[in-house]
Amino acid sequence: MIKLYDTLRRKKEPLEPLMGEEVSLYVCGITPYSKAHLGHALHALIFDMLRRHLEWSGLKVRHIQNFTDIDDKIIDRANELNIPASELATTNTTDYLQSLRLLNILPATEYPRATSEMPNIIQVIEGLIEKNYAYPSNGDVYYHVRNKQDYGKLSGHDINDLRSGARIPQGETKKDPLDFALWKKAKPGEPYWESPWGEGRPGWHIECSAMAIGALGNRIDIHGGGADLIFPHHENEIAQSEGFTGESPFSRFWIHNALLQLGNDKMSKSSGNLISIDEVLQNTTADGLRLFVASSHYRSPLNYTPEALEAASTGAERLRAAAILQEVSPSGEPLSVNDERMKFRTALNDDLNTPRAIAVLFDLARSINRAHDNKKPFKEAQNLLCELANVLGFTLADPKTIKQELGPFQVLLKEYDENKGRKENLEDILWALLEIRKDLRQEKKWAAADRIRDRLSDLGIELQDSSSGTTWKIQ
RNA sequence: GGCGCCGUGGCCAAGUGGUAAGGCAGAGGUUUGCAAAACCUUUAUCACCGGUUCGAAUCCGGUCGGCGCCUCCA
Repeated sequence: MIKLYDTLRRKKEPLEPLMGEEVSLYVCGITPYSKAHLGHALHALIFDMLRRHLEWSGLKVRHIQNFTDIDDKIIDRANELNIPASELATTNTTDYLQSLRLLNILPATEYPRATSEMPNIIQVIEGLIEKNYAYPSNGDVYYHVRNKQDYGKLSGHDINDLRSGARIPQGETKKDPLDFALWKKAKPGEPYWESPWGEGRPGWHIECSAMAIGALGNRIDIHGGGADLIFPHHENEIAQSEGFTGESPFSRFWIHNALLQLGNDKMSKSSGNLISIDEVLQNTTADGLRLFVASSHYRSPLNYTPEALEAASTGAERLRAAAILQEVSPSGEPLSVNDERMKFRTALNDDLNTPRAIAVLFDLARSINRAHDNKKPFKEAQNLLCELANVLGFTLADPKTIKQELGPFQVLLKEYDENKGRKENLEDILWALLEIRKDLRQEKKWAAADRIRDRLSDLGIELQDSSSGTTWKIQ
């Protein structure tokens, strides 16, 4: 039985999907006003692992991830860059989706965008006005927080404790400082959509209610996002959605991942404390980054340091090595793997405890290596390692096929191809070199053999000799 | 001021009542022409104080220290 921690109920509860074998999962995506950073990757990786585990458990997951592609930040940034807001949003959305691919993250079932959902958004706002949860005011529409008596239940705020110090920006006419905008009247020069209240655009929060209800219905199983969204975003989303549908709870589970820390500060747009996904992938692989993320529980803040990432990269390589080991004339009792699958499942069932699940992976790797040393059959264990690693989304792929643009050798390869127009792959030449080196070693001409290894090492290619031959990898 | 989280070996990180998973790093050893990899061995009483209990890292109270949210943010 899968248990997940629900932010609203403040405890782990069993997941019992509303629709039998089908789970609806709505994950708050990004506001694409800047390039995707490592915090986005962390978030996406965590929900990818959750989704993969749900699917491995036999559930069919309907996974919706939205893009809030119109909002103040986008407009401001687009103005700075002197490009249309839509162009900025599209560029960053594309960039983000590309990053997800590089990280081996499964695509969502749908990626709705706020700008494509205006009729739904307007319909929800109209419904809220009808039910007296919202009121129009000078071309804006506000949600009247004090009309929703359980407002604050998600974030644990009492409405009277909330700092009503929140100033009312000029031009806004709210009944109460805590009220938030559902619809914002367009200022001159801003992008706008037609609405019953005039030209304007949706406020932040309403798009998620509209998209979640539109794609998944009035009630959903799991709603996810970063912990920074608990208040006000998800609090407001609950107020809107439950106010509109009259049904509760809007989501059975509210899952929030802790935020990535950089040094002693959280990684955030406001502090400019950012590392881009591209930057990180210069120094590790998709698996390395994934292991880094999975090595800590998703509700614990993860502190980014280059050393920690390096450690995870080394660990990922260890898993890969065990996964691709070849049996060499094995005999005797095969390595038995009775408990591992269950241990792994138990760990993930317990609120997605990836650190414990990963420990199972490393235990398997050690057993496989040991069996290899003892010349015992280990194929079955290896298949299990691959299966379980895949549940967490590890590719176990060879870095040399991944780092095509990075290794000096691959650069050489590219230049060679371009300059000579030859089709031969330099990799073939490497294998020829290795063949010669093999002969040298057989003739015990160690100096020459080592020279080849050293020279290749200078080029960023590490050779590893073993009883079954020589392998190489790009460092 | 309000809401909430955290403090486990050199670093990272599980474990929420029965005497501490796993990873990285280090040390010693085995194997290997050497190197690398791998394997074996090895490093903790869980911030501090007090309490509850037969028994606590794990529950309660307090102290110190760090952090998040309350304002845009995954």
